[in-house]
Amino acid sequence: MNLADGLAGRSSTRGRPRSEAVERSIIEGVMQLLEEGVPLADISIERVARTAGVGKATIYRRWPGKEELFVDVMLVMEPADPELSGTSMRDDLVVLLEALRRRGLANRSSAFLHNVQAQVKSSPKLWAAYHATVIEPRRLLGAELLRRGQRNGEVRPDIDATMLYDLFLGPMLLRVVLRPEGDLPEGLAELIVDTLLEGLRPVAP
Amino acid sequence: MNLADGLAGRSSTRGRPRSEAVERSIIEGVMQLLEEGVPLADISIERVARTAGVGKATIYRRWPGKEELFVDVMLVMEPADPELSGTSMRDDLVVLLEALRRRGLANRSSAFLHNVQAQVKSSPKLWAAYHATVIEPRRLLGAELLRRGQRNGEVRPDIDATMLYDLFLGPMLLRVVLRPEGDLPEGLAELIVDTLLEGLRPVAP
Amino acid sequence: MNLADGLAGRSSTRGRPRSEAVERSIIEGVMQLLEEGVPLADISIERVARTAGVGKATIYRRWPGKEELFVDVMLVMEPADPELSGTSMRDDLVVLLEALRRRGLANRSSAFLHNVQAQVKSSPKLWAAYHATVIEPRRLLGAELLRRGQRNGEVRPDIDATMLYDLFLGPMLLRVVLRPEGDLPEGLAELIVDTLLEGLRPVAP
Amino acid sequence: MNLADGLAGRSSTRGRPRSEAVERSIIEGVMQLLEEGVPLADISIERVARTAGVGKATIYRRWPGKEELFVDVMLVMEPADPELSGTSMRDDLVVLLEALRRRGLANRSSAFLHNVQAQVKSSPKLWAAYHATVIEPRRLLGAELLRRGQRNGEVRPDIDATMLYDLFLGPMLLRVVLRPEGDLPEGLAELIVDTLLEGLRPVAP
DNA sequence: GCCTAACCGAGACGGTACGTCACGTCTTTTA
DNA sequence: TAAAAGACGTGACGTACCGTCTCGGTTAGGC
Repeated sequence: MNLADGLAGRSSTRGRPRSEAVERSIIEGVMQLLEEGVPLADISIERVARTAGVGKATIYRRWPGKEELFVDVMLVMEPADPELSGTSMRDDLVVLLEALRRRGLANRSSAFLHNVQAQVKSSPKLWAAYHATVIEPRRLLGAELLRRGQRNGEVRPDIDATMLYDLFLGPMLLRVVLRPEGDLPEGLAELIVDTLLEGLRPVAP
Repeated sequence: MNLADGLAGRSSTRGRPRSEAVERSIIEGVMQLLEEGVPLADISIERVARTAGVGKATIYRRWPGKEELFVDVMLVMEPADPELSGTSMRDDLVVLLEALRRRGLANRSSAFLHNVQAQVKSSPKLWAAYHATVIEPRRLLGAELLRRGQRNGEVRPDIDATMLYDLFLGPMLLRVVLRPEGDLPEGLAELIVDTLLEGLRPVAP
Repeated sequence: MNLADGLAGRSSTRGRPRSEAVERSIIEGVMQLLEEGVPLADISIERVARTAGVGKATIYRRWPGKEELFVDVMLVMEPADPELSGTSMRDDLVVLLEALRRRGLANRSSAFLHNVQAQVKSSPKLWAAYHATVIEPRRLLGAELLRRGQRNGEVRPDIDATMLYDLFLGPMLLRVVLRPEGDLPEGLAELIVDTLLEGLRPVAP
Repeated sequence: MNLADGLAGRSSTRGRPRSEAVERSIIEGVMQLLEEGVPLADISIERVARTAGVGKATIYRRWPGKEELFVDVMLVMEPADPELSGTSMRDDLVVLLEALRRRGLANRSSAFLHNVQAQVKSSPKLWAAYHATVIEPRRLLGAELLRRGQRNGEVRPDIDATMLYDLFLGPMLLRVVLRPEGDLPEGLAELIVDTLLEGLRPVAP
């Protein structure tokens, strides 16, 4: 996943070029602090600069502020899309939803993603960016999956596919958000998918 | 709705008692600032004190920090539970979900609630408090509604009622969160309820 | 030595009379703090109240402020006038000056008096009070001693006796002030007195 | 007279150097407040910063606290050493002592010096600094003067010159301190010098 | 032997200043 | 020209006292 281009705003090609290594060490610095359990609110630009061994101006040259930097960090940390089999719609839906459950846990992100997302949502500008680059693509992925099911006659075709996917995504996300500690029951995704699929079968002619 | 008791921590009954009027004017001060469109992040304790005509220490005497104060403000602002008819389960479900849609708009809260909730969610302690006093009671309300429906034979009885309500609540909340500007289609709640109810009818024997 | 009457300002005789025990415990509280080595500047009214187990208002009822309280404390601590033999003017002068040297040391006052006096001098009002009640009486005592010497023909009579005493007091005080640690040579008073007396003998006719 | 070096503590030569202009404007700010008659105790770091148009941190970067800043201000205000003729020891002594009398009056310092000195004396650390840089040099100047007189046979040579000068300095300072309002008789210095010189003539062999 | 004014402790109250920290900008030297 | 270092004005942080003001609860006169 590409960065939202911290190098934006660079005009000419003259003079000493910006160091990509510096770029990386700044983002690594933020992630290191997060892994150390430092609360997001306690991570100041000043502290990032100290951690990364970098001047403050070097950070401001790349990002207009803390939030924009955090968005890039979040994009780097965002786990890859799950692999879909393409054979069973039901199984693919379960995989998609399970990916949400595992996200809060897994590698280094634990409480982090939850935290960053809270930050992001408090800034409309950033929320829009996050929505456009992270959320919406995945939502469309699920909608596409269901649209395929509608064509195959697996799901009733008289409801908008995006709305349909929201019926699956919503309850899953609700549980993820309500219980950020990660203690979600393992079979939850299957339960939701199976219950809804049963109710969404095409009406017999 | 009771406050999370800013007066907590007061030990004995000796000395001059804390003024309830001051209590109110502090919370009013925060709300006034929010109505003026001041971003939540720009509301400092210092500014609240100035706005409310109150000393900083008077605020710190009641709340350990900004977040805890905001939680109390949020509780005060939280709209009352909607009135349920008690006759039609389907209509009552629509009313419950509609209440979510209207919440982000309406009177003075516009971008506020969304904002405060983001703050709240970034602090596990506060999130727990908010969850316990605001979210969970309403979720149980909906679950109780569905349990009634299960007894009446309106909904299939083989699924946990809380899980069942999450199937309604989740998609609604998903839309509310994704589109905080409030431009939600009016019929959304009805669409969700009717679609799901159709799928959740008790299986014919 | 009487206090500067902390009870002043009391109008009527009705109601519960002020407790003298409280009076004492406040002053004792200040002295206790000073003996514990707390710097004068770190002694707040609030702290005195805590130490003495007394309400703040009880202190303000007696003294208008910190400085006035300190003056009374100083008056209580001020050592008694030294005993003069009355036989030898030279010996009495030595005793008077020696009293200055010992003042900074002795019992509990060590760095204290020096400290309080610095405070006192920064407030004209208090300085005047201290000057009138402590300094001037002793200066007059010395002047009287020398006037006796002038009558006896021990000192030249053509100089004002107060001026004359300042010639003795000045150098002694200078040393005391310059070296507040108390490491003054023991024979200093004698050296000053003898040297000056030799120069101040009446001119032979 | 050099400052006690507000720039101390600066380690390397890297980074933006501290501005000397800022240095000056801070000290000017303090002096301006003093000239406006603001009592020393009412001069807070915050107020100095406002007056000088400077951030608080900029002051704390240079001085650890209020007292240290005041010492530097005092050193800047301290009048230059008086010019000595070098011909008449008696006249030079008078000039030295007269300088003390004029100090409390004169230009802008009025009640100021007296005030600052009181502050200084309440802090052993600062008192030591003031003693070393201001008082002692002048005391040695007077002692040197008298040592010259001892070599010329103008003063008895059997007393330590510093002790000797204290006999002149002490009474003068005593009067200055006792009457800080500045209403000292004009001929005082001459009176002291002439009286003492008469008594300190070398003994005829 | 009550009555009641004044005292007493405790601590809330609106303020001001403290000393620290981070903000985002700027000015240096070094590369 | 970039980069690190760090100074700069600004302003919030949370704490401590200031001097005043309630509280509930004594504690002595004076009636």
